[in-house]
Amino acid sequence: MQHQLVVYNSLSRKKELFKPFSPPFAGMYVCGPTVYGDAHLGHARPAITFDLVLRYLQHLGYKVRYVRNITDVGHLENDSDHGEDKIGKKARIEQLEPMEVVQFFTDRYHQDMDLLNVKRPSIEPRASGHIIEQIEMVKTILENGFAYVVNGSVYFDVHQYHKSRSYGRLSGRILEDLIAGNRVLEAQDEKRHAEDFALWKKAGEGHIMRWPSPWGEGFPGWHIECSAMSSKYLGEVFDIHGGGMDLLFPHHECEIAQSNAATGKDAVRYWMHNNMITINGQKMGKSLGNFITLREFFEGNHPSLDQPYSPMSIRFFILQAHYRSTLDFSNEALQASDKGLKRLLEAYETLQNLQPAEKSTVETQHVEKKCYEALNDDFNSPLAIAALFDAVKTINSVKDKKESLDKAGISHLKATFDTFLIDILGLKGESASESKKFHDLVGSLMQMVLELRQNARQNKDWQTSDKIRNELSRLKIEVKDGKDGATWSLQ
RNA sequence: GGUCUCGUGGCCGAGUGGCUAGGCAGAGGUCUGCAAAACCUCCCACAGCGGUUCGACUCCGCUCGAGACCUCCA
Repeated sequence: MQHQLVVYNSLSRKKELFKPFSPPFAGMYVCGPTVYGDAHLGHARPAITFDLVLRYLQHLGYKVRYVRNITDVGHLENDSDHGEDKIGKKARIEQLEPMEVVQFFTDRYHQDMDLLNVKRPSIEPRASGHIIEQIEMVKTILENGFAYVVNGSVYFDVHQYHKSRSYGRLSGRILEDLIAGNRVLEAQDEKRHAEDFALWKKAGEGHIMRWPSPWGEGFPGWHIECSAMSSKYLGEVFDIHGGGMDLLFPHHECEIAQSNAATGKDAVRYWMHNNMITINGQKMGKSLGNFITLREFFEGNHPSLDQPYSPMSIRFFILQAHYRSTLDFSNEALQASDKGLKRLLEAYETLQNLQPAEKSTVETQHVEKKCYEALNDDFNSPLAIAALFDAVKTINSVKDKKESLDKAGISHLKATFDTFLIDILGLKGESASESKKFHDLVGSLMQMVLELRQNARQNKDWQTSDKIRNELSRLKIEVKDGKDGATWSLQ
């Protein structure tokens, strides 16, 4: 298929033509959640962003292997070398096995992502299931002379690495500046330099999650899991590595260093980073305590929320902004998305029942063209959505008999909506998940009710017709009288 | 303090050296028993100050303001 997909590469800070390492295959690795709590709105951003990337690459004909990890060990809080393990802490507080915590929140994460219509990755590896691979990689880095062992821990030697390679290319950080900006080494610190980071940590007395290693009992550092698992499943060199912008430094910078130290090559060809979601102009995050979980959004169960928001509204809200822009949350903005999406989906329904005319009075080819142009330009979903809204106007005009479309025009528009709205943007209607049988039954019943109401209206029995409409309205069913009879929809 | 990003109409958000983003909200109109929806029209924005240019919201500089990263965070 003819296309010129351009991707913004965080490493070069430029848009680059997307050329996979070995087409038609494409490998993508995205940093998944650390499962010690429910996913919040911020977690939905990378999930949906890279879901769009996955869906579009698949649409273009690539065979994508999509790896998204579950971090369940090694992610420490407060300070990368001295804090308590996040999972371990949760387990201690709740008096659970760490893996119970992991399973519980992994399941809930999957539920949330399913509701958002985010496709499951091809492989979802857990860090704790790849201890051997991580140890092997640490050994290789040690053998290559880019790490050192102290007291049963292994640290990456950033200075040694920087002599032959370049550290800081992704984040644009200069090692010398880093040194100047860093806090002073604590007296008992084992590291040679503050910039060094842990590849393997010796487990202290109270540490629950621990594995044997050549350096004694311990656990892997946070950064090594992604390097080890991505190379295991995608090879030493793969196409796309994604994640949130906040992971750019140090996490991804360290990944680059680790892979280079182990194999001598850059593992990743295109680094992609989604921007943050803000609330009152500030980043939504765990540390600031200003996050709202996805479940709270779905249920409207949070003091900052005026109402519940459906998963599709959240998805649409996120797709209405470009993934590299910050996106500011507010009830007003979310309500706007909610209504906009409704309008889009209603037009999609209308399109299914449009009657073809002999000749078209409007041209619809440009919608598809604009959608392709938008997505080819670094996945510009808001522009693609704008193009679909252009088509909404056309569809409604045809419905109102102000314009007309012939058979070919309608089927082309249908195909465009099916491709972009449903398949690529993944904005299926809420009702799509309900059983078809139930749906059909309600449809027949409604047809009957509306017929009775139509009779009443013909007899100018407004009392009866309004009663039917009001009763239905109470059942959250909205009736609209159009030129060709009434239609209904669930509110 | 260092590195970087951004500042678009009531709100959210695209984009571009000269031509309409789009959505939501608001105003008027068409339609309609009423209502809702839909459609049409309007609200013609680009932080400020300089500079480059025939022409800048778009390029450059400065000022002001906001944010991210530099410590766990998607």
